[in-house]
Amino acid sequence: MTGKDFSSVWLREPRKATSPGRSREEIVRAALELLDEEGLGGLSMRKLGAKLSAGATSLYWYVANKDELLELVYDEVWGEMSVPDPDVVGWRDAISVLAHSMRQVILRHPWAGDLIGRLPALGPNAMWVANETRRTFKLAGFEGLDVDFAGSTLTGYVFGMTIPETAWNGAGGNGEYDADQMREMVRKTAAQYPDMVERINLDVYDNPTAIRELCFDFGLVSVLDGLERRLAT
Amino acid sequence: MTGKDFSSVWLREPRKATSPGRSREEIVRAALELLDEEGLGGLSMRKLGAKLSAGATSLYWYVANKDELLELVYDEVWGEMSVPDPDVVGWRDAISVLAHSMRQVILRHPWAGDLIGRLPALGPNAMWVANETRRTFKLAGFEGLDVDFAGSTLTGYVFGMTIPETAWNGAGGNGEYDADQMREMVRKTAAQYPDMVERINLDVYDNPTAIRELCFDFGLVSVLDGLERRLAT
DNA sequence: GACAACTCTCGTACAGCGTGCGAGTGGATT
DNA sequence: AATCCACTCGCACGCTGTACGAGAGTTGTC
Repeated sequence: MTGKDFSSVWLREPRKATSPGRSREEIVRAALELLDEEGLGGLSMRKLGAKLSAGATSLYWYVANKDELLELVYDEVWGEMSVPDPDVVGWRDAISVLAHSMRQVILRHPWAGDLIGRLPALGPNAMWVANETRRTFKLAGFEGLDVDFAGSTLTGYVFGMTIPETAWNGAGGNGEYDADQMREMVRKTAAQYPDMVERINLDVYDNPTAIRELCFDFGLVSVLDGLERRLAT
Repeated sequence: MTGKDFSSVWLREPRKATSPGRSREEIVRAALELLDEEGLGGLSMRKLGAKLSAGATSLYWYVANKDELLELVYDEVWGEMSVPDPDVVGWRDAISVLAHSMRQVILRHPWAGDLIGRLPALGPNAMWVANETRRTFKLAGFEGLDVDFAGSTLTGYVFGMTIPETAWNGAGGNGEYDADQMREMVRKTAAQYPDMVERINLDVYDNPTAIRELCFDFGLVSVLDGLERRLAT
């Protein structure tokens, strides 16, 4: 078992930010803007350089390569999640708020969903969230490995529920199809599946945003109930 | 509300496969092999052409563009999932087997995880799975929108749990880091988070594959329990 | 047999990508 | 004044998806 080389920004020391205009933070901030505007495919070192009035290759002084940059912006979005103090609001509310917050963050930065399957979340912000989640589930009464299992179950649910949501909003993440077009499309492909046809006739496609919210809540309550049941035994 | 243009292979008629050697099926099959060997980044039209002893641009006769090709291979993996008949094994076992099967399929084709957040699952195989899932949850006793909510909850959980698993296996999806390297890495980044340090000292990193399996089961049971509870009320 | 139409292949070309390299610039130190 | 260092960036390489149009091979029609 030889393993395989691995590298991550978090294992390296950052360049000291000496110059005023350009710095790792500036670059990450600009990259985040570009990603929000144009999606993952819209981020290129050249464009990013242009946005900072710099040559494309100048950025490589602060960042080893594009993957490192992605690790940095990825952790940045973890910093946007709100992690309530379970000592104040209780574990179930804390987790519920965290879950909704995670969902909102991903919907706001759809490109971040693509990174979840590519980068391990090792940055300080991700660590902070993980740490608080652990603390919360311990406070709930979980012990040993179950603490981590409960945490994985929750974040798994949230990610798995939310990432496909972004797929329906187009690759750029900004854009909604109207109900008729959608219904038409699904009708065409689902014609020979009886239960799917039934589904179309529900008004799922008329107000997708609201329905998705309902769906998310339904699942979240189920997951929390399921976890709570593990505590009882 | 103007909507936005959308296109999908499934809305178009395929080229009739007249020639013997080259066809849409052949191309999809070769693409699938290439993806399994080299990951999402390893699939290029030129390589794929070479694999089929064809010019890169010849493929465009059968497939409008690379995105369409990805839609096709994506649906192909949905076809690998086993959907037991709930009338035979009961709804809970059917769903449980399906969940494990989904996980295995994604672990086998890590690149498919990346597509989940990018393409809506509209192909015939995905439709078939969705249809059977619907049927199963209806048989369980869910009604109306809850049928779809339950289905989304399940697939959400499975995807969200499994996709990050592939992130730890390297971008190509083939490769394991050894326990020491991993522990070292996390120790370095997690040093100042007390609960995370505690986590490291559990033997999470010694047999990750087994632990992940345990974790998946833990969460799955929780989700199913939670869903079952919704039926009771 | 001749001509047309249609199916299919592919070479070339273009714009874009990440990034290695090495030359160049400006300020601080000796 | 000379040296060093932090930093910038133009150029070039090999890669990408794919538009375009020329050609080959088969088939259909007169």
